[in-house]
Amino acid sequence: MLRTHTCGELRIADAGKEVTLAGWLQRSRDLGGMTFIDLRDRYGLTQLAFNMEEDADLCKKARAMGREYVLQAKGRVVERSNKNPNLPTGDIEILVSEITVLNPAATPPFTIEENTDGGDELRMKFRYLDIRRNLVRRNLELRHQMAFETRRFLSENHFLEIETPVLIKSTPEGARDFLVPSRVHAGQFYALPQSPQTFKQLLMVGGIDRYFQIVKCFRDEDLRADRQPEFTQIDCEMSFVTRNDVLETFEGLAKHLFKSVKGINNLDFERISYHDAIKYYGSDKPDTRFGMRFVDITGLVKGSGFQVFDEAELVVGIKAEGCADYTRKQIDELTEWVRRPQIGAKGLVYVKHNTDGTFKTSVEKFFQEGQIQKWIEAFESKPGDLLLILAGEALPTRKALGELRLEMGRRLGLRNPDTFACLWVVDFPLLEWNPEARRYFAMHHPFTAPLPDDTHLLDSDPGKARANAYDMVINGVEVGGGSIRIFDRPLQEKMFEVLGFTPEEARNQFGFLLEAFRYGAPPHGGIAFGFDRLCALFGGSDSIRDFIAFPKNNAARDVMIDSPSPVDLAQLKELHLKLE
RNA sequence: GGUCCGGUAGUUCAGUUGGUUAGAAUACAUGCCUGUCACGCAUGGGGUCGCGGGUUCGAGUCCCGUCCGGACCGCCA
Repeated sequence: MLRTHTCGELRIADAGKEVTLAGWLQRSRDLGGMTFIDLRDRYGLTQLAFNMEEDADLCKKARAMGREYVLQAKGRVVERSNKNPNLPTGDIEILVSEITVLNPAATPPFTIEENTDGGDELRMKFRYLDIRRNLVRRNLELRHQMAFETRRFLSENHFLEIETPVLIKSTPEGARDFLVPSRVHAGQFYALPQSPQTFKQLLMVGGIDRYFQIVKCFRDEDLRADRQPEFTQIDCEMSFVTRNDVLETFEGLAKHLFKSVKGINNLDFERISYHDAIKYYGSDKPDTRFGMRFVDITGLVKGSGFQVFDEAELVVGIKAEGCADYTRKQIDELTEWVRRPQIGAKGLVYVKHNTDGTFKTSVEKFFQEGQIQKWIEAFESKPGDLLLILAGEALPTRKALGELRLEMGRRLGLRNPDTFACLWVVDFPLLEWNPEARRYFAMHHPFTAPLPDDTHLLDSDPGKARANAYDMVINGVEVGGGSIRIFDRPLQEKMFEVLGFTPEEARNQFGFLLEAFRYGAPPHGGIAFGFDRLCALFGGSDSIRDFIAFPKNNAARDVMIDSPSPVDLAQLKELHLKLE
């Protein structure tokens, strides 16, 4: 071994030991008569000391070394005369007797510090240097621990981790596929999996009972801070279970992770229907770290002559506690905020419930004080509160108010990354009508079973059917989703029919699954967690990029290895491809 | 496909109404300094102001186009 200890482990009790350390030169301080070097590895920093009086040649040698040189130092552990309480190893230093440059280093383009001077682009281009920083390394350590504890929990609960193929078959539903041309079969393509969905269902038919896999998935769609074209799922499936069994099992996984990784106990998982989530929060993934639930005042505002309210399908608002002192300028700014195209509200009505009990509202021309008093009661508003009200078509208005609610929560500091509010959203609609394609699309995927009570609706009114599906939502982040699956062939065929597949198309795309269902498929259901998002959530970050060792940028490029990139014509020819 | 923000020293940024030789911090180099730990002090080098075109006596600054980066909408079962 090139080292006897790491740079993070030596303490005062080790004083007197002869040790050999290896690592990177974090920083050196030349004081003339003395030189100090901070040596860094994964585990910490240890100070190396050199003294001109004791060994001038060695001291001069140490002085010549630059940042990020890879060094090996031999010497004796000694107690420091000036201790550094900010460093775990701050009580000791190494009185160096021999220093070796294992590899010199060019000056890095940004500093390898907690608060680096490097911008995102540079950090990505030199990601291997970025990974040397504590911040990124800690995130990768967290990710490892999350994966480890996930495997431990699921293994202890008799789940088997089984790998499924990466070169599979393109399917028309869902996200755009990444395609891989076949060399052997001209004009044919594999697709990379968007998820191992059908394979895990086939494992259930194979009697595997409980399966999981921490697995890369691929979707060729545009990126976001929390979306990468290749991402990792904790993919799970169970046989002989009802929805409640699945929810309890994976609530258990989430609780295990919170306990083992974050030391957090006693989290409750509320269950809320999709209908209520939209009704009270304007979102199918509500952030329930704070209240500010919607109050519907449609019934209180009609017939006053205020055209916006009179014509609106829905008039709904939120109460921002203690915000009655918002200035005209602040209200105007909020109004502009909700009118941005991304939010799309036409305007914003406010009621200031002043601390002296009086009201100030933007619609006072149209409403008597007694009427406003009724709104105040509906909102259970107290003096000092501010009511923010939107009106219009029901769903877009709720969604816009949902965005405003999140923004107000953020402004009021109610979205603390160290607190966690967990819930299940259940009873999603099974289908969504797409006006352009003039057909239904599966809201979740075409293998999701309808709720038993709603199965008959597939014949009479498919759009009304609710799915036996569920999402786990934590702090407004959809961390996982799944469903009880269809496991009998007639129902699956009916589902494909409702989705507009001809029997032939269904056979071509999913014949293998329909065939498998003939041979005794067990009732089953499962869930998949977005592992990158879960890690980011645990790490208190909105962006998943720093929880992935080598992420892609906004434009789906890897700027470090410069991919994607062109290939030789010979390669294309082998794959029977021609570029336009 | 669309909206918004940004691109100036190795790096992070400032640069006023279009006007003299484009600045700061940090990094880097050199020298001094025996207890530093963001060491300190002094000196120095370092610029295709993303790229192309236009307006102007004059453009880092204004206009058009384009490339690159970031956030978002659409999209993501």
